[in-house]
Amino acid sequence: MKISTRFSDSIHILAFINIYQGVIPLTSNNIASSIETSPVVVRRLMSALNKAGLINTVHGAADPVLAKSPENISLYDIFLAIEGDAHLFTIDERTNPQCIVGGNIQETLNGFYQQAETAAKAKLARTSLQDVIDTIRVKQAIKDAEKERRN
Amino acid sequence: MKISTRFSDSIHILAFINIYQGVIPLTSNNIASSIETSPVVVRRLMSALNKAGLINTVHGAADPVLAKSPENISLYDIFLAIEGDAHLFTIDERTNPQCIVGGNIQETLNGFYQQAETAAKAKLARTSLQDVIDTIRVKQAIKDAEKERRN
DNA sequence: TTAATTGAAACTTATTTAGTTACAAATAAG
DNA sequence: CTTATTTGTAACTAAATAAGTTTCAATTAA
Repeated sequence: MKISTRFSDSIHILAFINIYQGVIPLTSNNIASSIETSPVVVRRLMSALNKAGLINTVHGAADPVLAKSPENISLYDIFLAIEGDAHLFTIDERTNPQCIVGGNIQETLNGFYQQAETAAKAKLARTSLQDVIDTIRVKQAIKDAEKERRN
Repeated sequence: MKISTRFSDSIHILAFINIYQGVIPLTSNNIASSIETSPVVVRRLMSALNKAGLINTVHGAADPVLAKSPENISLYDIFLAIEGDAHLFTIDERTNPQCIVGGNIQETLNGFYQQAETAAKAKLARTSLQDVIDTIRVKQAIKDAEKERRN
């Protein structure tokens, strides 16, 4: 199983809430316009983010808010909220237990995969939503300066 | 996108070739029995492993051989052979370029995802097929000892 | 009271992955 | 040389997963 765009869309939602709060109404419709998906998809993801305690939403009302400061929300927190205990690598569960290889490969690969996965997740854990927002703003500032230069 | 069982099945094939060479004929049929899949799936994967220079196969003849010693085949070599430049995380390619978030999130996430992915791949690069084979043999030895003890 | 919005279920569609069928091309054995 | 075995590959089918849609009850806000 590959990690779906749900993860990247969720980070998008959280960054959007932070950057556009007070600027435009934070309805699922407005957020969906930025992701170019449907409002239902956005609400589905926000429901998971809400349950995980990353945002606070109110049934019937727009304008969700981040439940913590962006410095204290890591990409791994978001990953957990959306993908739960999903794995980056998949192990074939149906191998012949009679065979030396088939009978031991699952446990064996599980160990090595776990290590690789943990390395990746540790990186995610060390990256905050604030890092993402900062990078977005810097990239936008560069674009704005470019545009200005051309005038 | 999640990484499919193709990767784990490929490691399985290589370990099987090493452990069973000279013991039983290494036909796609025999290998498939250990993985509990079809011979065609095995041949498909072996074709990719052959093209990547990890094994040497002969059209019409059984008994493929490892092209390098297991110490010199890393899990990342196998990953590259089978998955190529596949990514562990997927970025939503269709976001609104007019929006500060939508217009910069792809590049931004690409950077952070790249870091996490590299951490995982580095772990795979530091794990060899020999490590896998050794672990399989140790696990089997433990099982054998358990069985002996019960007699 | 009405309009706008969320939350959630059920469904459809699209994409990806796994497995199958079929067969030409090569090898191996008698 | 002939036959059986095997690989390599293409084309197809089936299954699993992901993305998107439709619908509507429940809630809030004006």
